[in-house]
Amino acid sequence: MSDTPPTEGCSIAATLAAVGDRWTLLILRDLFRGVRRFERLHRDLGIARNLLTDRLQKLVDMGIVHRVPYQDRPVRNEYRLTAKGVDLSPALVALMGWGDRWYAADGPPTVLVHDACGTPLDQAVSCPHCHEAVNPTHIRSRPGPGSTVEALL
Amino acid sequence: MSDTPPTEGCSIAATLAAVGDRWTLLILRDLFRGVRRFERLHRDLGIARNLLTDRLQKLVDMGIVHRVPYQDRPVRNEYRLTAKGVDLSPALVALMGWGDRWYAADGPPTVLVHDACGTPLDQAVSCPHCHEAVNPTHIRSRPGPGSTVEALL
DNA sequence: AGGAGTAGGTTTCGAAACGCAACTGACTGC
DNA sequence: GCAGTCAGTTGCGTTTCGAAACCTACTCCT
Repeated sequence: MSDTPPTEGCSIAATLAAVGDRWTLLILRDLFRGVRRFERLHRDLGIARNLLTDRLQKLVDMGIVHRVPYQDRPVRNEYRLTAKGVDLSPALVALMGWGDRWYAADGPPTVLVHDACGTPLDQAVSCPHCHEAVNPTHIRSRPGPGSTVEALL
Repeated sequence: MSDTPPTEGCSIAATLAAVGDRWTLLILRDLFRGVRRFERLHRDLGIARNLLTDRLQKLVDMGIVHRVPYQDRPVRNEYRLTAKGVDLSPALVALMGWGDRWYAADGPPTVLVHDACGTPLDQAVSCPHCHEAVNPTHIRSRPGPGSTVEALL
């Protein structure tokens, strides 16, 4: 219904308001992996059917996913990521990376590779001016063009 | 108490089991911003006090945050990120980036910059072999060393 | 034609999680 | 001694979740 309002000038809050519940990001993960149908999602995630219905509907409403019929009689849809959904890829990559580093004692359960050459991929925050990777302690934040006076108090 | 078990061979699921509820990532965002004390977190987030107590305790138990006393009589602690907590930085950066791109009509409310030069930062997935940025459609995944036979079925 | 199987939901209801407000305890400062 | 701050804890009503049953609408098999 509603397009989840940007929560008080914080994009992290806005993102979490949209996809930050217990199931939504797992559903999106499955959509990235090619699991696109209701029954498969239900079985694969172990999510309750009513919640899956609800979450998929909300994802459609937010424009993160769209329904694509793959047969008529009866109409059956699959759920595919829109551009907005695909754009969550870096976030899922980052969450996966953290789980890999802190919970995968035997090495990562899945590795992301470049389709062109098969090389495992890196994710990094970098400075376009200094042409170098920037680690978290060298990141500062400052108000951007969308900040409001209230948010600075 | 428990260190949130790696959920059935998926690092995204493991990460979300640890920090994937409505408040935890917002608490961590505030810790990154330097909001470290109970009362400030409560006010800033609007989270119920009992939930804040509970989430902070769980973060401490998981080793993502540690309690540092800043005064005795009475003992008052602040909550600081551990290395494991700081390592969530890329995930928060990615979530923020998505919110910026899809919900910040007037431009991003906050911009992350390099402390050394003030330049706004980029985040990218890249291929160390091809020395180029890789977009989501060119990412493949394959079983890693920590995968189990069951997970492949 | 009758029955099993598949796919995608909807409904129901008890259990768990949440949100609010009041309360406690240990202090400080006036 | 009275107000104020900080960090929780307790109690209780509301919301959300989870599991299982149920409902359509078809296809396939015999």
